[in-house]
Amino acid sequence: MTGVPNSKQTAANPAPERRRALLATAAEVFAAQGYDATTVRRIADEAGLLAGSLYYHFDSKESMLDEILSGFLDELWAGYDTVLAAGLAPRETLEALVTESFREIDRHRFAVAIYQKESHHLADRPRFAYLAESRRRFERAWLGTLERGVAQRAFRADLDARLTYRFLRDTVWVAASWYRPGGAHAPEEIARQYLSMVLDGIAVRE
Amino acid sequence: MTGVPNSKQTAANPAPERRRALLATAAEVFAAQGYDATTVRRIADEAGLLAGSLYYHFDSKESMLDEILSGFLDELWAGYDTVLAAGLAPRETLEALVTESFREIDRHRFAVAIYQKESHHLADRPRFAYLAESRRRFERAWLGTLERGVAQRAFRADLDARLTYRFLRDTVWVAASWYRPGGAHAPEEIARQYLSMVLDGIAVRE
Amino acid sequence: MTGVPNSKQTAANPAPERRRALLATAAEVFAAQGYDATTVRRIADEAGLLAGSLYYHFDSKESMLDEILSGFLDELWAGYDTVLAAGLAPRETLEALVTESFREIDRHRFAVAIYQKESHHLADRPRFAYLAESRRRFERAWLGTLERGVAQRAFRADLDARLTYRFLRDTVWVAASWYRPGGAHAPEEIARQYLSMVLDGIAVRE
Amino acid sequence: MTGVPNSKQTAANPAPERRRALLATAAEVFAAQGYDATTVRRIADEAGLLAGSLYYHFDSKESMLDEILSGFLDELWAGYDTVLAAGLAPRETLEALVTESFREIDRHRFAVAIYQKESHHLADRPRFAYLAESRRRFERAWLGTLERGVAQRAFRADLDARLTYRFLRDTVWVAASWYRPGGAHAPEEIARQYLSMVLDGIAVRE
DNA sequence: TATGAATGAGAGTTCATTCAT
DNA sequence: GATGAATGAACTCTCATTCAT
Repeated sequence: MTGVPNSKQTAANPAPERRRALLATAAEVFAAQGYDATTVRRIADEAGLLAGSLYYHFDSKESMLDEILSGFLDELWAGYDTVLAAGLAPRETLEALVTESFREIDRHRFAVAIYQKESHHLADRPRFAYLAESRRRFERAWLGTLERGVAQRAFRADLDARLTYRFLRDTVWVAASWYRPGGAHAPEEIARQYLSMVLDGIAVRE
Repeated sequence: MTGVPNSKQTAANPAPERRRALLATAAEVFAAQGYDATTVRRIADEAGLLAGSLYYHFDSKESMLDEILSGFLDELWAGYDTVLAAGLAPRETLEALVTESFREIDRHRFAVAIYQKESHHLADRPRFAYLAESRRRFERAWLGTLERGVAQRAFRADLDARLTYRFLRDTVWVAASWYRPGGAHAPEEIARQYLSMVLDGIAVRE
Repeated sequence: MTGVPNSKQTAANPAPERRRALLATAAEVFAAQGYDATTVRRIADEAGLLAGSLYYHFDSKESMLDEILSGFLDELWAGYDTVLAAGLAPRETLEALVTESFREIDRHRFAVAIYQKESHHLADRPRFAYLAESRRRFERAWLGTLERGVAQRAFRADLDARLTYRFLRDTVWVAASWYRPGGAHAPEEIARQYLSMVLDGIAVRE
Repeated sequence: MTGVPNSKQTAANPAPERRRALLATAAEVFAAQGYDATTVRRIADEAGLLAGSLYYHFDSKESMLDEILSGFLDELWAGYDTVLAAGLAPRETLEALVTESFREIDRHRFAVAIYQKESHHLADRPRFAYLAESRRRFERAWLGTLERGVAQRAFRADLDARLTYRFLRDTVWVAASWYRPGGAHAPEEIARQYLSMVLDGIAVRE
């Protein structure tokens, strides 16, 4: 897990449904306009209450962001950890990670979009230190898999591993910016096509 | 009187040096913190003058952003148009577009990063309508090349063309977020590796 | 529970009291210092809150001005229209218009003073187009009355009608700059003396 | 000394023509937009130089205003003093003051308009104390003339003298807001009609 | 739980003014 | 005499946040 002590509820949990709905609204607006450009009033409007009333549910605008991002990362790592613990071969591990990633994009589309845009400049702040930690774990998992694959002659050895890693990472996650759930392609189908392209290339083999 | 031309500045124009330097500073800060999260005072600090003084050179914070983005796109399209006018085969066109793209990333690293983060929600505003227009031209150029390639059996026919387009587009441009000029790889080398991966895949051929 | 109606406020509406009080304060300061020379902080100080808090009640400084001026003109025209619809003879119409005018000055002293000082250069802006329109209706009403009076031999024919109109108009309204409500003269008394002077002249008749 | 006329007086008057022209420009803009709403840049634009360059000619924006107003008042009082020293009867004095006033409006149209709009709130500042002093002298001259006229049975005794004074004063000076030099009426003609109206009334005598 | 009204810090921007060239 | 660039104070306005009701 991310190691984040996300015990936000000072008391019990007043009304988890409402919280979740409000967070979903906030995430959508954050994703569409950017965190800084989003006003708390805008979120409240969208949710049908007044700006001040949000503070009954959340400590601050930042804590909403925090909850959105850490909630997403917690689920992501639950999925990844299962994959990584399965002891698959490199190519199968990669396939499983990619598929799992597209599933997370399907379920946390807005959180992923926010993560893409904001995580870089948030990582400095102590509160969001877990973003940097997550990024490191992420790199270890993917880059490690790639390197094992090269060693086992599953992946090409003539490519710079870090470059490859970045290309993989970015293409997968950037998909959140255009992915529409319920659209033409299910996440598993997108994963399949993506893997086919990435593993075998788009050129016709001679 | 000697024949020396009366050059107040070293260059011809009044003083575009300063403008350019200020825009470069602004672009760097915008890229690092996001446009909305960047204060005009921060830019001024970084540039070594007072916030108000920026307004001697620029109409507004937004006009700085505008100039950064449109300057980048102008150069980008100059490069692209040359490529597209050359009448190359699909695969060569794709290679040239990719190489040109990495060259632009090399020269307009911050502008590209800003474009990635902000263009989506800026495109609504009339002032930035050219972003949407550019995006359409971009899609026509890349997607068209891909489709021609499929027709001429240079590219695989079993992949969804739009999906492929998005993967290509995003991987190329996201590189701006980690690219460091003067680093280990020159833009042409990155382009070469990228093309090798994308065209032939990362898996070892059996 | 008794049958007492649930009146949160003494009045019916949510709280237009505050708005009205704030506008009255703003009008007084605008009248004393001029619109441009008045800072929003000054108004807030005078009203006993912070500058930013005014924006909970009003969109902008300009919208306060707008509301002050249009509120005044609405009432003015309600009064004028009643007079004009009464079908009086020219002299009686003139007397009624003058009396009504001094009554409006009595009730909207600051708004009138602002109107005098600012309307001329405001009329250009689209938002204040109604000022120019009001000025035209005003001229039609007064000048028309004068001309009817000349035709019916109630008013002298040897005076330039437009010149006379301007003198009448200006003297009446400039009164707002020195008028103090609750002073020595009630509006009707001022109107009476004014009419006596304007109709019969200040010279002793031989 | 030689007869060379244009010695560069650093201390004395550097170039009185330019000063006068710049002041005329400033006065026109002040009159049109109001003193506070007028930027120094706007004046400079209108005069064809840069804002900073005005400070070679004038100490400050305020000193331009000062010079405009005091220049006007100096000439006004030169005229008034001549009239008052002539020892005319009350009615003739009033006629001469009115005629002189319209002449000043003809020559100092913009200064008069500025005076009308700004003198009230300027009078507080020490630098503009002469405005209040001028206002007092003005009242003494006009009100005194009226009172002498009442005593000598030239003017009606049944009118409140202060009220009459205010009406006279305001109508005369407000004319500056619509007066256009070179228009249909010369200042003397306006004065004649104004006096006819004010002395004999606009009603037809029975 | 939610509202209405306010706070207070800080944002982008304007502008009179200065001064080396 | 004029310019170009900068200053610094002040301005209008925004917004996250608070709190009595």
